[in-house]
Amino acid sequence: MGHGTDATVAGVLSKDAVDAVARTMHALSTPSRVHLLLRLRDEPRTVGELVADVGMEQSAVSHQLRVLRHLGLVVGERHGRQIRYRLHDDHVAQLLDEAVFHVEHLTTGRVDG
Amino acid sequence: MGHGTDATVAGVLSKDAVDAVARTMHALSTPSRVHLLLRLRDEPRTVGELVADVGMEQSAVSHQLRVLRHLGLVVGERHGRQIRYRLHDDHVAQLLDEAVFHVEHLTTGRVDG
DNA sequence: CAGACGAATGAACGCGCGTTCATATTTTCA
DNA sequence: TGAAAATATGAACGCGCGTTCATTCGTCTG
Repeated sequence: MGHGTDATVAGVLSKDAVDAVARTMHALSTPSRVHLLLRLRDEPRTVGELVADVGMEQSAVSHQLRVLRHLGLVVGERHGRQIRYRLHDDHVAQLLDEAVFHVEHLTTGRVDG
Repeated sequence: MGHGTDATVAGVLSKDAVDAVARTMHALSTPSRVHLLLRLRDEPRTVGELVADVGMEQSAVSHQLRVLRHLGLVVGERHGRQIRYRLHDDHVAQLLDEAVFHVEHLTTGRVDG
């Protein structure tokens, strides 16, 4: 069937699909990006507001926002000299919610005895 | 309320909680670990079987399994000279399912024009 | 006990990536 | 038009981390 496209084979994803999962989850793998995303889930914010909220430099915030933009997780809209960012859609909000939920309920840190 | 413990303040998680999310999502941020986890979601497998399944060296598999173990995502049980690994619990399976689901439904790769 | 097998561990290497510093781009206002 | 504000971009640095190579540990068998 499909040629080149990803597919599910016996419950195991294709290499492309696995890569896609890793690439997207990578966005949630650093505190700075998680922090930014959670702020944006609350409500759309300008870069300046984000800089004020999280303790990062303006440049760092812009760089990370670009990463999130390229992953299709956030979008920015220009208003005058400011740019207001928001989550791309509800899927991203759900993904965030579920990540937080699972982490809070995970039997975490259980290292072998 | 809580002192020192993480809490949800006006929809924004504490720094500890943000770090926890990032740390756990980090497990899903590389193809090798996603691949291993998806195999284990299918059914428990020994290290040797995992090595045969994914295209990694035995050492690399062990190293990544240790990472996943320390994060509480998988557990290993010794049977003779082999060790059979499985997902820690249903939460991990759900987390995996949702990650795959969202990535498949995400408006991906949409870079700015 | 010696040897083989399965898995874990440690050291070291290479690179990806998040940050910082400096500068450019865009927009507004006087 | 020139300056200032808001954001983006680029280069470079430092380090975390995934891999590999070599070795060790635990287990079974003869």
